[in-house]
Amino acid sequence: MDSHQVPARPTMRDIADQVGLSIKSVSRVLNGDPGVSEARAEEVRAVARELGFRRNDLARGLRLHVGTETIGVVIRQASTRFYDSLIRGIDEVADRHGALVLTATTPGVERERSAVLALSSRRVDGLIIVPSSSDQSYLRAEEATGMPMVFVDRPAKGISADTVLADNASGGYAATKHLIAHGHRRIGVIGPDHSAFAPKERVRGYRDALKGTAPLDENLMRLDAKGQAGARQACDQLLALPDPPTALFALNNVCTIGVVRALQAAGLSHQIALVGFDDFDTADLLSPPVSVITQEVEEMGRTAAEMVFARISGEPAASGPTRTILPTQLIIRGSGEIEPGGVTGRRHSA
Amino acid sequence: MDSHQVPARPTMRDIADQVGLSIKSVSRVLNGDPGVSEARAEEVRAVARELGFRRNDLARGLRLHVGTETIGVVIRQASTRFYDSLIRGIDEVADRHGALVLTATTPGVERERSAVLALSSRRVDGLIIVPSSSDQSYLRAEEATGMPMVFVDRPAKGISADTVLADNASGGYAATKHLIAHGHRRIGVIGPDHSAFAPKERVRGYRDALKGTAPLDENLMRLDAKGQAGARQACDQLLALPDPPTALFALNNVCTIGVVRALQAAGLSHQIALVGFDDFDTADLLSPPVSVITQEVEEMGRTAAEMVFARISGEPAASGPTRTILPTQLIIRGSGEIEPGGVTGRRHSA
DNA sequence: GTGAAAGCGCTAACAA
DNA sequence: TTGTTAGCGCTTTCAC
Repeated sequence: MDSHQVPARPTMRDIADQVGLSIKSVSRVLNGDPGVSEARAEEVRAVARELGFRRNDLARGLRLHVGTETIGVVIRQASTRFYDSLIRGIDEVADRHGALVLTATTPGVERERSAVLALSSRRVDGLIIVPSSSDQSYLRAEEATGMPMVFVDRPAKGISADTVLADNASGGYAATKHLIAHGHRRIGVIGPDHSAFAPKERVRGYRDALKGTAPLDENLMRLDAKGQAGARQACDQLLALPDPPTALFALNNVCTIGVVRALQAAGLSHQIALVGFDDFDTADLLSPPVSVITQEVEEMGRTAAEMVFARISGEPAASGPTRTILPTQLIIRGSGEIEPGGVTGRRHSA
Repeated sequence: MDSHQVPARPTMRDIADQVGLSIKSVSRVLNGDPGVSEARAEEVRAVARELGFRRNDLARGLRLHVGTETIGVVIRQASTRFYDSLIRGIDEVADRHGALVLTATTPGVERERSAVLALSSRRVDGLIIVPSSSDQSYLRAEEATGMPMVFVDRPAKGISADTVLADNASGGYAATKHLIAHGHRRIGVIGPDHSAFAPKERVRGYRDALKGTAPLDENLMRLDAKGQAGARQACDQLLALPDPPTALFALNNVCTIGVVRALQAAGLSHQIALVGFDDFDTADLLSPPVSVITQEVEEMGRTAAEMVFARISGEPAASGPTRTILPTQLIIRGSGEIEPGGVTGRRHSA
């Protein structure tokens, strides 16, 4: 933005001049401090109203050495419901602390850094970051000066800070074991292209679950799906394999929806089992209803916010960074209970 | 938040002291201004790095009389996808202008005011507001001082400002006419409880469409659904009527999903026609796929942002507030084409 | 090349 | 009850 002149906003000076009082008295009135006669006080308030005065909290904070009573949240734009719930959790806690939550969403990996630094330069009191870039060493200055920071969904690289994670590996393990328990041996995995932490962990769980039960077939792993459309395409390709999977594990809800779309188009919704990671609004309304691994996203938000405020209010900086891992849960709805051959529930010859 | 001491962050003063230089020279170096010997400049940079210095943009802005290069967005927490798309549109434009977008979400109607004023006190350069409260006269000061403000989805009350709206009435009209064209005469409406502008407009379209074609039956109108669960319940009640509707119009996507849930539970998904206002991710995956009225939400975001920046860069303040209305569109998918009696496509005796 | 002084809008501390 | 002084962190103007 071309640095422009900010539109003239009235200051206490303006009010003082107009009322014929010192700026300090105006300050007193406008802050509800005592020591100004009611007559003049009323006059000040009237003029303030008339002029459209709004106290400049930035200048105030500068003088008072108080924080901005604001915490910044940086997340990547994504079509995942994840962020709604996360923000809801953060807001709830911030509200209790009387702080404002300002969220910056970044279009892609590249802008994470600039958004975070902009927030830091604007002196937010704390930061909650869902990292999308692979390196956060640009935050070393903030680390050094003790800026309260919490990372969510994936740990920071290059600095150490508080972290809140879902138990992704366990979730991946549970999803896979569940499919195995229903008789599957060839389980496809479809995940997003950017090699993020969470999907990787989920895949780790998948691999662990397979060990000793079923062979790991790299051909069944498609970790390069670009968005919903990419997931759909990846699914199509898996289904076209000479020896296709009998079950699928989708690594996030965007992928899950893409997979559902592919299965429906192929008329295989009731033939191929599916478990998705992360719940979504209409999962129970689809046919079959989609079994998912849920993570406690709102709780992740609450936890992260609590940590930030603990640090802000002087949690011994000495106490090292913490890592909180929240559990995941399997929700059985139908799609994950299809057995090889398309049978649901109990087995009988297809 | 209890106004606490902000953690000590190094200032230019600190660097100057340590290097043995004046604060002004430090400022020069850190801003890339010329006139400092390279040797000392390098020293300054080294110390800055070591100390974890980050320029205080608030103080800088105070001195420079420049804006904060930030625009504030205030929206209400809601499970509607609406906001994702809106922010995406705003971000896109803001990015082009090199501005940061900071979003404050408010839990409910009550906090709109405080969030907006906090942003204003923090000197954002402009505001985009999706109003949830019914009165914005608290923004008169901002109006008076020419703070660039744009309202989205619903006009401001109590002040006049730029506005971006969807053509809700036309959408409601189109949805209803579509159902009428498919033979329906008893069309139920299910909408959210808070008497917001957009749902009301949609109902207006509904009423208009009915005129001269079908009688308006107040018993078929349920404009009091609290969330998804409320919509589901309202739907159940409509279906239990002695003379139930043969078609339904859901006023937003939260309601739509609630209605789908009710219809599925009642086993009537393929008997009762349904058109929803506002699209959602899995609308085409449900059975039957849900016909909807779409609004160009991302475009609304882009438009609002363009307006804000136009005002910021001095669009003649004299030029009165504008109002932009974006079209809606009917997407035919199946649920809206069911005819009375449960027939799809063409008619034949039930 | 470098620095001293003044001031952005605001407020504590201390007069008057 | 009211005003003056000083200064938050920064940058401009104008000296040296």
